[in-house]
Amino acid sequence: MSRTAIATKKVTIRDVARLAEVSYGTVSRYLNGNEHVSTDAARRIAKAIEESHYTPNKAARSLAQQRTSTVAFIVQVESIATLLQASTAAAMAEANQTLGDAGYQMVTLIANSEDSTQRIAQLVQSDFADGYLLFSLSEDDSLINIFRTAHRPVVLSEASDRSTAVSYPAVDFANADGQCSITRYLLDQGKIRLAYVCGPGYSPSSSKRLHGFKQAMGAYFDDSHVYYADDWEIASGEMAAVEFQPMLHDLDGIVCANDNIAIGVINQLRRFGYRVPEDIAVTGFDDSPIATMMDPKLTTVRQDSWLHGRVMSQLLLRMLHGEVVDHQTVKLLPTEIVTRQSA
Amino acid sequence: MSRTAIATKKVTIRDVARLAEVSYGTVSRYLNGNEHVSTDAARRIAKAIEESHYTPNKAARSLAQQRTSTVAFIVQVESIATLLQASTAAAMAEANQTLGDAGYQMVTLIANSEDSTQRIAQLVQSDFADGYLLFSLSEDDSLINIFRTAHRPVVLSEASDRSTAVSYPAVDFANADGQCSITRYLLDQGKIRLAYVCGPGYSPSSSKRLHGFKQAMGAYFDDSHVYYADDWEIASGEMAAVEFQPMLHDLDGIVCANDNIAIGVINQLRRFGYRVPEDIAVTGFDDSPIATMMDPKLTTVRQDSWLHGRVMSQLLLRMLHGEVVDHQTVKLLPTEIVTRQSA
DNA sequence: CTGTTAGCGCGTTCAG
DNA sequence: CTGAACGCGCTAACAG
Repeated sequence: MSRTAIATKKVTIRDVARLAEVSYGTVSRYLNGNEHVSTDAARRIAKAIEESHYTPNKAARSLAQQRTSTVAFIVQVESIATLLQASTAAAMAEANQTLGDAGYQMVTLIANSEDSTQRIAQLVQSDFADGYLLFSLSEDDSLINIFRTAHRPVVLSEASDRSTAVSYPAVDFANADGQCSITRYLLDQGKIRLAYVCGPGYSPSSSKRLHGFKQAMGAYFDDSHVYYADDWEIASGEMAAVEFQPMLHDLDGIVCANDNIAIGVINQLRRFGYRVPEDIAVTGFDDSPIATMMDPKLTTVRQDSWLHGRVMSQLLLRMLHGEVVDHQTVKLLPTEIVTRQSA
Repeated sequence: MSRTAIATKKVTIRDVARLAEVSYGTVSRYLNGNEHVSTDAARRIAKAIEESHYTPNKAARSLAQQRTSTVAFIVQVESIATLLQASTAAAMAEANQTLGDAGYQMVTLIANSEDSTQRIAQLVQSDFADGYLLFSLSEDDSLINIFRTAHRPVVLSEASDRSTAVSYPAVDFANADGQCSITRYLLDQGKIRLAYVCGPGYSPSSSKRLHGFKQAMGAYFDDSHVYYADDWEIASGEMAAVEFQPMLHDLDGIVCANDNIAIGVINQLRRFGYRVPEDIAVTGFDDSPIATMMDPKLTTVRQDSWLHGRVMSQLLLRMLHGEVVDHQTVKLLPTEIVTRQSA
């Protein structure tokens, strides 16, 4: 006559029904918030659930209901370094929060190889999640195509400039605007002899930021003053500064594609004996944590990664609620110049 | 008479069977590597699968088979800042790789609130995954308890010093050893007047590292030379240095619980006019990316987070393969002193 | 308002 | 070696 039955085996909806002395159809209705359940039955069911420690089985439910109450956050990384970026983690955390508040469980998948892409494709095709956030920092298209057959909403983290066959709504930062603004900030100070360090070719943001720089420079733009880096790392910034060495003495500033690169540039500039910002001003992009850890602190373009994750989730939620959203939709998030010491 | 049927609706195992002209039981056997399928049937089935773009449905399969071929990587964070740590991301990436190679899809869940813990508990109780990696940097027990009823293997990222009711195999770093070694490194240089900045109380690593310091100091240990920080951040290091100010002039070194704190200490020390390491040596712990970005570069204790993720996964895989592992098992990963400039 | 029943897609006997 | 039938746990449509 033990009061609290020890959960020896899986307790199913049928056990609850038996305990509450109703049919299990009724229990199902109760569980799904159906109106047609007498308050009396409801009370007994609630009690039975409590006593039996019942938890509905996800797999069975999603099989019958064709929805899973989870959304997948798929991060596609060119190199694992991307995964380590604070911006990725921030967007991930905020998306998790936003979706969680709406009753969805977020699961994160990492696509960093042919194999993992394959596995993920399989999951997607069996409707593993109700919706997808594709957080990608690469131009690789292989992942985006796996959603064609799954008729589930998808939101991208980046506006692709190329017109691919398939496309989904996207939330991105105003990369070009940001780089354009900070360049103008330099120009307005009379620093007009500028060089640019561009990010890796595989990244759309790279070209957008370069575009912003070009726009601000107008006719003064000179491609020989652009260094094209292979990645987003500090070492690339150092290499850029080395490359620029011959022309350094008549340069007012160097605009960089991101903070890491800017740090590398500054490090190398100092080794060459230049002072920052007195001799040469340097700007970054991202406002990553290290921007304030450096000396001088970085003047940079701030983008709110938390906001990125939140807006992507909100858009996806609206789509999950049935709202139809044009696949060409692109939401551009504002950027902001943060003036510190390096420029 | 179209060759390649357009995947209009969900294609099930039945469709494949029809195409291959066998019963769907046979297809199921083929799919699960059962011997008893004639090579002729196998060939026809393979062809049918190819043509129909068939993908087995995860939910249905896991419902019938009671396994999901996925493992969950649950990261429990006291504050979101933890999630931003490079070490977490590294372990995550490597676990994803290791599990992926073994045919398991890793999904990451973030537990950062009462709600999210609740949702995750529900998933776990419906056998959402075949196994669990609990990556936790907090002492909160609420999560660890949700695995009691789920009879699935679990591996922890940290050895708890407290003897809780439930426990699982764990993989952790030799925190005490590491801190002990680097302290001895200072002592051996004749720097014997040392202070210590301890990490936050909620973290087990905190106390273990402090323990290592105590061990190295032996009788010379003096609790008044210990500052107890509230978190792992730079600001805490700065506060510690302020706290230590009165005794700074007769201190040879400050051993810190992690790199961030060490950086804060160094920053503040400089403001006070002390040179590092000439006047006071400072050591960190983690060998995080910023350790080499600072000037002076940090002398610190290196721990291989990739290895952490890999070993945790390997242990879990063995358990998934049926090997029984004592719940008290603790695998300690080696740490290593990295000598740079700050000490 | 409630019990009954037919699937959801697939694994697994169990005969044949 | 293969086909048929049942069950996994739950939802939803349909009678009552």
